[in-house]
Amino acid sequence: MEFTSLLNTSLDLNHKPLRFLDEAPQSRGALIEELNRVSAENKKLTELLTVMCENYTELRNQLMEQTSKNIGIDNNNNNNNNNNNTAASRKRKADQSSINDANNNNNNIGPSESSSSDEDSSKKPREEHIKAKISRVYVRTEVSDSSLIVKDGYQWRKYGQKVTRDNPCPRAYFKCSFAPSCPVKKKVQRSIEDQSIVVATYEGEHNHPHPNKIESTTSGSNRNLTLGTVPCSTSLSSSGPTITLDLTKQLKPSSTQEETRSLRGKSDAPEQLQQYFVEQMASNLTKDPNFKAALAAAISGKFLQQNNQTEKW
DNA sequence: CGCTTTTGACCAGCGC
DNA sequence: GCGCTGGTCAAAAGCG
Repeated sequence: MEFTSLLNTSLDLNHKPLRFLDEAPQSRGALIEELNRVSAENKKLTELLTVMCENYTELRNQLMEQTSKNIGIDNNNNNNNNNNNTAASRKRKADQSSINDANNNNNNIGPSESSSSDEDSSKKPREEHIKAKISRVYVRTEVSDSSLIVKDGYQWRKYGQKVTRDNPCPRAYFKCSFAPSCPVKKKVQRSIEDQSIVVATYEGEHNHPHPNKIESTTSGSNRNLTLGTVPCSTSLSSSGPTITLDLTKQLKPSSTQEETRSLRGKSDAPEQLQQYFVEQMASNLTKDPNFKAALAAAISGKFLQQNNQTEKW
């Protein structure tokens, strides 16, 4: 299950727009009434935000707790390999659960990009645990583009394609061909909900540096990695927040190459990536005129409320 | 010629 | 045990 379906963080700030900002006030009474309504709405939103923050803190604490627990279990399992055999014999089930766990873990990290779970470490040897590292990336492409190619900088060799039961769009299977021993696999499939979104599922970790990093070191250029505006779009839908990385734009010449390089560099560090996504979300929200207007309205409502209270005194 | 992509066949896990 | 399904293999075709 996706994080987005579990916790809806979308704030419908435009649900009831402030009419008094657009129209001339009918009367002082109507204006005060409107003011009271907006104030109540604002109070509601504040409460919602508080609850959200509490939920976030709680989830984070749970994650920390689980992580520290599983480190202990991991150590135990290294001394007791008998239990691992049963897990290995149920390969697919374990894989499936690792995917689910990754998604659950995603709940605490952020939308659209899930990472590995420590949940399975209690059942699997270390090697398999590393192998099962799963991340998911959503890439916006043209609907007409049926190539199923996610340009992430790595070299991939396609080794299969399959039409799955739950999605009429074919799923493509890729192996990392940059290093012969690299265990990383990639599944790419168009989203059934939004055909313009391509979902790339990465399994495992690259045992070699990113091709672009090698490129930059061999060329001797020590570029300044800045947090510029990357081709990334965020959306707050009814099902929750979504971040879409438009990695296809990285091929365009000009400054975006440097920006995508900074993104690629971060892909190796989940925490940095998370921080980066948060920054991008904030950046995109501030750029959204609708969000700005709604925020301004909410804030002005708060100020007006305070003014109203001081007037009464 | 060598590498990549395509695609049908095959295999293994799972539910019934 | 059987059928369904997802994942992988490998021969053939395509391409530079």
